[in-house]
Amino acid sequence: MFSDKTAGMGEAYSPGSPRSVDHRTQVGADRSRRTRTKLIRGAFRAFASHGVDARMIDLVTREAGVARGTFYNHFRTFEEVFHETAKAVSIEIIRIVDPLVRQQSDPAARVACGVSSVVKLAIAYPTFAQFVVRGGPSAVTAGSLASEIVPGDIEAGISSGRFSISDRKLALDLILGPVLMAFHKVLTEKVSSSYPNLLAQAVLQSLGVSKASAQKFAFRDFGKIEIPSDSIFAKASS
Amino acid sequence: MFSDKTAGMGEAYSPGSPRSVDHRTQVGADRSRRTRTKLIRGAFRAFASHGVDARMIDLVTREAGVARGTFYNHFRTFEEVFHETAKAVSIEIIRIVDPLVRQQSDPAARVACGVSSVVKLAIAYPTFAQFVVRGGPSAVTAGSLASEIVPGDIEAGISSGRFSISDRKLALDLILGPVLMAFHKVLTEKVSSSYPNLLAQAVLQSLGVSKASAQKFAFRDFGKIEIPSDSIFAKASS
Amino acid sequence: MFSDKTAGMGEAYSPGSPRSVDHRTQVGADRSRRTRTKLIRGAFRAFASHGVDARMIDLVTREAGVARGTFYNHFRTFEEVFHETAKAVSIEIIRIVDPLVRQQSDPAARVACGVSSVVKLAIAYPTFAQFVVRGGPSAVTAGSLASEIVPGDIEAGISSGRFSISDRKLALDLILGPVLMAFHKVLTEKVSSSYPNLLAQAVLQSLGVSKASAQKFAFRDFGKIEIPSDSIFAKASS
Amino acid sequence: MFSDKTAGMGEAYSPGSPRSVDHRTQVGADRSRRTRTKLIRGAFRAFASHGVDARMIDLVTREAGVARGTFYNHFRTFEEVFHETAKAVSIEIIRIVDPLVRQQSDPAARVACGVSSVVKLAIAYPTFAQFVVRGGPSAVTAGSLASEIVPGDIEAGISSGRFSISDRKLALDLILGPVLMAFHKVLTEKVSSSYPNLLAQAVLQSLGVSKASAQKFAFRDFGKIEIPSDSIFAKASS
DNA sequence: CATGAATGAGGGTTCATTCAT
DNA sequence: CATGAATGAACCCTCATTCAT
Repeated sequence: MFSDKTAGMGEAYSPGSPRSVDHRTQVGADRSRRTRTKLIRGAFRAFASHGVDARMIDLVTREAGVARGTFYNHFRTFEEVFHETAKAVSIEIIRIVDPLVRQQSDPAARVACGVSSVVKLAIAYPTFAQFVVRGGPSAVTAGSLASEIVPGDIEAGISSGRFSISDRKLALDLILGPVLMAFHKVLTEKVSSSYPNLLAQAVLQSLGVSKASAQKFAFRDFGKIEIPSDSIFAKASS
Repeated sequence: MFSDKTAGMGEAYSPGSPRSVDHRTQVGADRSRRTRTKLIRGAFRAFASHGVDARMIDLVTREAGVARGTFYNHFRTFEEVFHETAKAVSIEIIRIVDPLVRQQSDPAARVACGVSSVVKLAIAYPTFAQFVVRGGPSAVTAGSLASEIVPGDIEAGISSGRFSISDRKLALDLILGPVLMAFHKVLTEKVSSSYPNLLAQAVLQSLGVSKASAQKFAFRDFGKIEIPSDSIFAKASS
Repeated sequence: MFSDKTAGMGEAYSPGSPRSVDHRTQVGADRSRRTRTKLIRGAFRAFASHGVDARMIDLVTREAGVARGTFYNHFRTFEEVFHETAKAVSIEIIRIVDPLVRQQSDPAARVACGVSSVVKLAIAYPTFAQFVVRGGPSAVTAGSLASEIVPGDIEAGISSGRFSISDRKLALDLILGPVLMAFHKVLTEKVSSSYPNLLAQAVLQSLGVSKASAQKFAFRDFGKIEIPSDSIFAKASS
Repeated sequence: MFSDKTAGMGEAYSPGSPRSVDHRTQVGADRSRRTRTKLIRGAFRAFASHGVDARMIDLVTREAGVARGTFYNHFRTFEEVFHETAKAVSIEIIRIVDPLVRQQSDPAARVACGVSSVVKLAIAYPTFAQFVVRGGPSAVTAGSLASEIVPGDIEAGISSGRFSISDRKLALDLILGPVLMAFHKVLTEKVSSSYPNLLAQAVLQSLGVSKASAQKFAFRDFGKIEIPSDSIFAKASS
């Protein structure tokens, strides 16, 4: 119990049920995993709609549709489920956006694709935007997205001379900062359809890409975002 | 009661006490105003150290050094004191940074000066940075700084052709987003002395200023920031 | 707060209100002390009727007739109020029994008087007996009664040769053990009027007093027990 | 189900399985009885270490090493398992102490042997002492020890003129009270090797045996206590 | 029967709010 | 107005109990 049983929200991996455990145990474990998933989905919706508050376990279980005590069969504290949820969100973003990003080879194109796609995602799924805005910088910086994927593209862009900036961490802030504010914006007012691309262009420029190149990269056709039906972003499914 | 009696934290202006009230009334009003100021300072410190939480009145009054019931003589709700405090912080920033900004006439220089100064302020006063980071986008967008001063410079920069961006609101996000992330960064790690200027440069570039010009503007000597001793940012004084 | 403000249950002592504190503070402190007394009385009744359980704060406040939150203005934990209550009970016993005991000079007479009086008290106030039985040895050994008064008489009895036993601690057990069982008995069945004296006689014999002497000491007329009307043992008075 | 299947902890007797049931049923019944024994042993350890609390079933099953739900296959309530356990403890004491007591014919010697042996047992097995102290008078008075065996010796002592006391119930309290306090004492401090005998002597004196006789009886050599390896008092064996 | 995940009643605890002084 | 003790709603958390397997 309390071990890390979750990988993303889609339950995509099959745990290869060991033949040695009896059927009862297997069934119990399956049920437990499904309940855990419910809880994380509930936490996602609770955070998105109420922000991070010290008193949320009640809300989480209500959103998840499970009994209050059940929470403690899976998590010890509020921070624990918050962290798990932020990780799950990060994994989910990658699951959705990565197929598009990996079609681009130029670091500038990859960053532009990532930035514009994620903003489009926020427009399509306000709950996602709310989660990030309410969670604050912590929600953005948790997970491998901000710690591995984006830094990788920054590194490639600087090495290849595509970006003229030299401070890697500053570069990360120049990407995440505008995206966070964009999320805030899409929640409070309607934005034009070119907004995600204009934002991506500006981000590239801040990294030292020339206006003309930035525009070219930012307005490429990156393809359509596909959201799996089992996604955490999809409306509640008990 | 509950009228807007606060303007900044310095108690610099005297509100023109009516001659008709007697001395006792005058003394009472003075005491009330001082208590109110204590409360806002307490709120500032409470927010900075504990984040925005739904349950903070106890903490605010403790930080302010007044009794719990006193809170309700000045504010009705938590949101009220939060809003007042955010406004006071905004006014305070202007009081400190504006003397430097108004020495610059070029919109790019003004933006660069504002951005770099405010980041320097966050470095010097982590409590200030914490307040903004914990308060989130709301803390940044409250007050006349984000609603009047910066938009004014953006407008001037676009009109004069200094900025090539055309979306005014996007421009605001491109300034505030990186600043917010910068605040987060200065709280978690040490930054180089040129960090505020590099950030300002990147911001100008995102607005469409060329690399060379952006660098020139961002690395001007804007003069030294002076923090009044009665500032809300200064260490607690009951 | 949480300082030791209680001395017995009768509020007998006057704290000599300092002239330096203002009236408001004085009134507040008075009210606080009265509430604290209510809580200890409530705790006494709660222990007596339900035994020591891990979940009693609710019961204590209900018995005390105060709000649940009020408990935490006076005590931090259940153990704290239990200990205070046991101390208060010990003080109360001394307040009631000591006037009779101090009329006896012979150690054997003093022990006999104490034992028989305390059993009579338990017969008259079953709530008191219940408190002790439910609290177990801890309830008996807390307070100065078991740690100072009785040991003093044991010492005197051994020194003077009245008792032939030499192990002081064993002697204490030989007194407290039968008394504890007697409390248990008076709660479950009717006892004869000579029961307290017969018990006292047997206790003296166990300490090494001869049958004849023991009987003489145990059946002396020790006078009538007087219970103050403000006693914690008296029925609930809000 | 819920019938009284337990007699002592040693599983010494076989309940005469009906010949008509097939082997599978027999195996099932065996397993059930073993589980029940595990539960009572678990209850014993749980009570000893945590005292009698209203919320202990979790602890009992954990100590027993069985699943939580299993409890309800054997007992309905907490009181039920507590009573069963107290009875089992009583039976166990008799099983251990009786072989020594029955070697004595004089009632005074029998009482002295029982008292000193049981205190020696408490010294050797603190878990046993804890169980009794935590269980309080109820733990002492449950079982046939306090209701049959000891009263039988009291009766014999009074009839034969060995004891001068005439109140049978008082006599029982004079035996059990000191024993209970002695259990409390051996848990909190080290006692001398003659302590059990001194206690027994004092008890005899309280019953009206003269000092000289009491000493003679209490310091007889009663032989060595033998604890069966399958005893509930022995260290946990799953 | 044994198992253990889920349940939810019930008691613990905090803290915004009131109010007598 | 300032004070701070009292209040009680609302949430946290545990743990006896159920039940599908």
